[in-house]
Amino acid sequence: MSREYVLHPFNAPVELHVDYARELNEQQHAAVTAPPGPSLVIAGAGSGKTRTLTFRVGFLLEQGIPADRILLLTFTNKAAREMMRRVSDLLGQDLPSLWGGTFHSIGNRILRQHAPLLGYQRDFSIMDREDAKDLVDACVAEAEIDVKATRFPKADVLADIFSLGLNTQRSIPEVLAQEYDYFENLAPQIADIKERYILRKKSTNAMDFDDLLELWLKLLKEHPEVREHYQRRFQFILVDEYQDTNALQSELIDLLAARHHNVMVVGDDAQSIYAWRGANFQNIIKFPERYSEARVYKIETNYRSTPEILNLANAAISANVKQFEKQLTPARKSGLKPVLVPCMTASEQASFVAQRMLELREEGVNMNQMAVLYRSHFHALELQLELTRRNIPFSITSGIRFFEQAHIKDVAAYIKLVNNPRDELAFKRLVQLLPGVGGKGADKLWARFQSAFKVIPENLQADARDTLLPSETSTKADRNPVATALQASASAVPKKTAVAWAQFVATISQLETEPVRGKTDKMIRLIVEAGYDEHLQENYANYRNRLDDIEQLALFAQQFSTTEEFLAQLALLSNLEAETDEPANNDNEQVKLSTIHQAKGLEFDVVFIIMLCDGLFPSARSLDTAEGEEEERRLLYVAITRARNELYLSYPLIRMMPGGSGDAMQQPSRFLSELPKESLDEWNLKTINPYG
DNA sequence: CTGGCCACCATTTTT
DNA sequence: TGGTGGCCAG
Repeated sequence: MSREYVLHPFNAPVELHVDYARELNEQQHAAVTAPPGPSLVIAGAGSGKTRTLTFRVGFLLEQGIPADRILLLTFTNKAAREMMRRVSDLLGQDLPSLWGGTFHSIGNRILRQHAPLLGYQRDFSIMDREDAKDLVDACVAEAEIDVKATRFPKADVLADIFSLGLNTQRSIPEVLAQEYDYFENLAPQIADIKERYILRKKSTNAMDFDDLLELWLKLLKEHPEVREHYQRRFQFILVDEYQDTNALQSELIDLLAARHHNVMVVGDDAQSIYAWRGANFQNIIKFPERYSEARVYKIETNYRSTPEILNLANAAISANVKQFEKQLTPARKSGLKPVLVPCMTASEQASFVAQRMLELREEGVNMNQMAVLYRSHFHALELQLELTRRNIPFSITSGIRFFEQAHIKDVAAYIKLVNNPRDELAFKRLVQLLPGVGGKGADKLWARFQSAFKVIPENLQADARDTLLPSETSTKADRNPVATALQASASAVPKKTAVAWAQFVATISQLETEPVRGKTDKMIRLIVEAGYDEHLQENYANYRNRLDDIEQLALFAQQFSTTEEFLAQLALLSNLEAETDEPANNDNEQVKLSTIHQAKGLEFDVVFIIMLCDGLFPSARSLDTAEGEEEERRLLYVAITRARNELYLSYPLIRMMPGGSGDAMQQPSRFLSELPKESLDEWNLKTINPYG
């Protein structure tokens, strides 16, 4: 069945004059110029996957498909940004009408439009994991479960159970039976908490990350007119990193594509590394079964790595049973063999890496082109010390996300509350900053505040009040609804809190009044001046750093025209640095330290993979299941295929155990023994440097 | 009830 | 390391 592209009469085709046959290799070309209909593109690491997708978008536009008819879904913010940038570069202009972004950000965008259909307001808050945990805690308290008597799961475990259930489309009992059998007997109580949690989210007008997908799907399923609108609109759907989609995401894609069937999914099953959060790479394996008319394209030429590195990568993944047959072939000339470096201790390993980096720098390798990759953040501890000691500049992708730091969340809570007065979590967070107010006091104040706020007529709340002319019906409550309701709650405030409370009300009042209201950066600076600054000084030794962070936040806020957009982005972005970084300039050379997960999609001239000890990589916890072990192997494959020219694999034989409980012998990673001897050179540090 | 103090904990990966 | 939970005084 061959369908032709349908030209839209009112949209002249974009004329790019791209010579596709010249710009792309044969396999890429076939995928880029694929006829309409479902297609699966298996793109190996370093094979020009992003290039293929970028040109595909260009090709569709040239065929006369309007940009707003194309939906481009990615998995991470980084990938989304990269993709949009490269599309703009290809076109020579920005394309604001092209919808591209992560699943979560597109879900957010659509839900903002239709929130009332789901019992939400358009200005709903987005909860991060900590918020979700707090709200689950509140639900457990509300359910009056005797947590001590029953050994009930903690809030974050509960949140994980709920999340896993949604993302894999399983019920609570199923998840418990399969992953948490020791809580199986508590299924009814856990399901009850989940119901409470759902209601609580709705009443506080807040969605968690999963809701952005789950409610999006629900919206499409339960509202035919909305479903048809988007099915009609998204004539071509492109999905990046398809191997990392979960059951929920694949259902979304299938539903959105149900009308036009023009869905192109791109991925590499060998790089599926998110099963732990519900990703199911059966989605990609079974795609041809779900879409019987699907065409399958394979892109197998690797432009990134030397044959030696590629050879090692192929060997590393070959022990996996479940995968698509494919043969990555090198396009580059032969280079150095990857090197295996056994070390005595983690310090020696760190010292080796630092030493080798300095040598490479002497050889003319830019430090921005060197990366150290590891399984878990804490594996880089000794290395950080060593690099600091030797004055080697480095940047590290840390475990703590910018937005999840307490001071950032505090400041954001002010803005959230003004923006969404039903945000219970923001309210409670703020009042608990006041002296004399703890958990119970916050509960009481929230109850009081809620009833006070309800007195203000609905039509004067939230966005409606903006449309009123200031001159008419201008009472204090119109312009300061939150501050007014706070004022009215003052009788529930403890005596010793009175002064701080007045200050708090005044701050909120200023935040929701012109000229500050809606100007996010001004709001942030006001919050600091109005007393948060003092709070920081009193409570944190690193006051300066935290203040700088907040100034960063204010700068970041300037790029958004509305506070809603700012808040949504803040919740959806993992960290600020990754968003603001310009392409690293060469005066500012620094090596990169990163977990393998966070290095996905990146490439470096030289890569060090450290801490290849059994139990660290693969991690002990992953080894319970065969699937877990296979995923760790794919993780190693991802790490290896980040390298262009040189690759070093190392492990310490002895490792300090946490808590000063002495040293422990380490076994080299089981994955190392799967690699053919001849694919690696082995260096004996004793003969090279005398650290020992 | 709040908040300070202490001891203990356990460290995977992300939207 | 830093965050968190328990305990106790005010």
